[in-house]
Amino acid sequence: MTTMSSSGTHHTASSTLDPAPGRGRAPAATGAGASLRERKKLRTRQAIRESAYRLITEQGYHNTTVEQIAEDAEVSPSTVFRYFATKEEIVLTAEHDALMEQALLERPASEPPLVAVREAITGSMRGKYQDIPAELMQRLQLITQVPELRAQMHAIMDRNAEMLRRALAERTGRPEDDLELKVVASAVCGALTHVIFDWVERDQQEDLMETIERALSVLERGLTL
Amino acid sequence: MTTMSSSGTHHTASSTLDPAPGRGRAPAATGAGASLRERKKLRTRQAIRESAYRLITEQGYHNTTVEQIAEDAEVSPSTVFRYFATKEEIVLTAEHDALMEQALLERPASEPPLVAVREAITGSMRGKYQDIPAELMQRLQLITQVPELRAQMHAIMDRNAEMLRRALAERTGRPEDDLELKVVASAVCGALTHVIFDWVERDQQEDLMETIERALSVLERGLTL
Amino acid sequence: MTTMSSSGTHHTASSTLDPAPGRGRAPAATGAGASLRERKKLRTRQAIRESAYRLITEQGYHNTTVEQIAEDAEVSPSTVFRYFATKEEIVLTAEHDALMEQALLERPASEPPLVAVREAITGSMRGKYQDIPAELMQRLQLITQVPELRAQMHAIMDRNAEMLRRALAERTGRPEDDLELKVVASAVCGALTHVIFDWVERDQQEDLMETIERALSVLERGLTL
Amino acid sequence: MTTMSSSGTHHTASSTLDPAPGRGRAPAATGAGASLRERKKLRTRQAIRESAYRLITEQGYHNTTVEQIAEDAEVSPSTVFRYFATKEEIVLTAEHDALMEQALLERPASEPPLVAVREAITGSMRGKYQDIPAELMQRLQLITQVPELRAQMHAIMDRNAEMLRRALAERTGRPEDDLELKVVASAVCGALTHVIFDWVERDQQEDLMETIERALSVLERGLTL
DNA sequence: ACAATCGGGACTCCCCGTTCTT
DNA sequence: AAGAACGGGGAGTCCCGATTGT
Repeated sequence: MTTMSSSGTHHTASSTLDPAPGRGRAPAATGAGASLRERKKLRTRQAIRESAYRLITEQGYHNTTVEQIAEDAEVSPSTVFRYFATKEEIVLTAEHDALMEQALLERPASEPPLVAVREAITGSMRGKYQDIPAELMQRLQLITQVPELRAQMHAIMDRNAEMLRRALAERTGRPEDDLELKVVASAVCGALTHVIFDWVERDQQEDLMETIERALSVLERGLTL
Repeated sequence: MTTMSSSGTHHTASSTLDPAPGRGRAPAATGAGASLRERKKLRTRQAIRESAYRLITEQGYHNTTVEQIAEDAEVSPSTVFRYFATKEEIVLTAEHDALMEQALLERPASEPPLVAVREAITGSMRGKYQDIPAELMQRLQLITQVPELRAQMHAIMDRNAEMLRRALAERTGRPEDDLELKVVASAVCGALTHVIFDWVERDQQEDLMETIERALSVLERGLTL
Repeated sequence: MTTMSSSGTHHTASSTLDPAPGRGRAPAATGAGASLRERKKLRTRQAIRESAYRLITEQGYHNTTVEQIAEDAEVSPSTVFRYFATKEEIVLTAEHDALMEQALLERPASEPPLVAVREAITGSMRGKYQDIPAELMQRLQLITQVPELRAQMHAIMDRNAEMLRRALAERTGRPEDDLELKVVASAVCGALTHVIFDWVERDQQEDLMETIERALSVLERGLTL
Repeated sequence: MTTMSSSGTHHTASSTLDPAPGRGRAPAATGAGASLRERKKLRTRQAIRESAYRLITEQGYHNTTVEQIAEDAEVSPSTVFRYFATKEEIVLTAEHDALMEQALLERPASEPPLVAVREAITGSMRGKYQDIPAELMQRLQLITQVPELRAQMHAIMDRNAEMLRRALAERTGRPEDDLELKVVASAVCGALTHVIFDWVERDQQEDLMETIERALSVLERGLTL
């Protein structure tokens, strides 16, 4: 779920994979052929994030100042804030997102909602798992441990629920502000977020995918015990 | 759900419902007894909160500084931070909570979980509604509108889900860290929080209790659409 | 040199081993037969110091608050400040001092000053070395690393130079405010302090006593190179 | 010796004698050239210091708050801390230093160390004495009287001893970390600091230069009495 | 007497708006 | 015109002294 978040939505900085939809001349959607300037921006963005992660890992979140991050990334502090609205965002933003939305929309319309959600998650998760297990785990751990990040994470989940609701609305043809849709989306997101945080805190002793599937089946059964 | 939050757990300051446990002669739970010192603390705490609410209502959350609140409450800024860890906490803490936990535990054990939850909510809500409707609404609106508060609210919901889970564990006899329990508790909390926020944002056009009941019934049906 | 410092001279709290000289009814100089109350005070003082050392070792000086120390020692923060004027003093005070002054005064009057100093140091040092090498080292390291402590340490050295000057005045029969005495005392203290700090920072690769002796011999030679 | 201190080394703020080294077109060492930005910074720095001195002279060190200084200098309190790490630093930093280092390096290599030191001191002191006798005295008095400043002063002396040691290493060709060098440098600094402080406290009844020369001659004689 | 509490000031850091520089 | 530097201001932490209460 962490990776469900739509990408960094800061004013100035737009990410490649979330290419300012609706703007005039959109750069190639794949991010491959971005303009020279865009490429440079991306690199700066990455440099800042990498510096941040390294320093935070070494010193902890609160002991790491934005100034240190800026210095390490060889930019000015003000530049950091031009790329990320807050210190929290540096940790929380992820470019490789929005994949899940894609995955969900690609499920056949005949599937029941929860089944589609399950398949979308397992599909996109499995993709991630081989790429960046260690880095993702480190990030998840940071998020669960630092209250500010945890709180922000919930805000991101809100946006994810929104996305999920829209996707479901499209699948089912129900109106956008349908109460049922809201309940389904928010319950699923709420449960999954909790389960994942819990799994991280419990030191990842069980298999995550299995845990998620068990959680989804409880939801399908109607929350009976 | 908003009012589910267990009371402010700041180091020095103890809330009414958490009346300095373990000291010799415990002051009456209502706050009536209690040493002069304790009484004064309570009054200070209230004074700060009231000043905060008034100023924030007049000027908005971000335009109100802690210094102003302190001045208005006739204490020093540092005193404010001794009573509330953060500015956010001033708004979010509520002494009149934990009622819901009580209500839930009092439902007969034979009821299915979701029914018990519904009854507990409607019961304790109704109690609130006559007491402090205006103030509660103002507070809810503040929380939904100010991102920082909204994020914090989710942290409180986490604690509420915890509480709900424990209550359900007791009712059902399941182990404390049972996955099913976690899913149920977090899904219910997630959905209700969302629905309530949504209701506040939509200017309270429908009846809240009815909305909540519809939401719960969706959960009971297994999130089918 | 660290241990040269005369003991904690805080208003309220007087240490047993520095038994308020010149006061009316001095308790036994050994500290053995102090009044019941004095004994308790001593114990509190020790408890605070021990808590402080443990917490500081674990968390670092700046990450350890006086409140934490107080809680760990099971006293109130205000009590901490009744026993120690400042946080720094908790680390810097040592009851087992003033031994050196003793040692110096016991040297035969015929010895040249620097020789007497050397003998006094080696004598009292050697006594220490078997008792608490690890603890002393930890303390020295703390002092060299934390600027506040280092600065305070210099203040203590000032007082030591005073003491040395008085001792030399007595040995030589010179007037108390003789310039020569001041120069000798302050030069010796300055050099030894520096050499010891330097030794601690250089990870104690050489033998300390030998280093001190070499330093003293440079002083005797008249600072020629 | 007081004025030996190398200039303020706070992160953002660069002093006159340390004029943003490594930048493209270096501004003239006198501060005459320099970009508009640099000029302004210098002026701000000076304004803060002047306000500080005036207020402290009128009200005393402890009765003067940083806020007052900031207000008087027409900057924000946070700006004060951007220019000076601590309140102490406002008083202790001096741009007109490093002259002594210069003076020392200019002495002929054939002179014995202590002689060179004497000449360097007398030379640079005499330069000072005509310029700013009153201000320097006021500052010295402040430093001797306020314990915090006195403690900080010792830290500065440490750095001075460093400088002296390096200068001597260059003169004599000895290795940088030679014990003898350390002893000479720290003994000289320790003695001179003490003598100067003592002179200030004794109300400057004798001639300072003569006192310093007597002190140096004691050092040369090998601290014999 | 002794502890809880408050006041206040030093200090840090985040974040944002403006100004200067390139 | 983009980006860095700079300043302002507010949140928050901690130390310590003075007052108040038990």
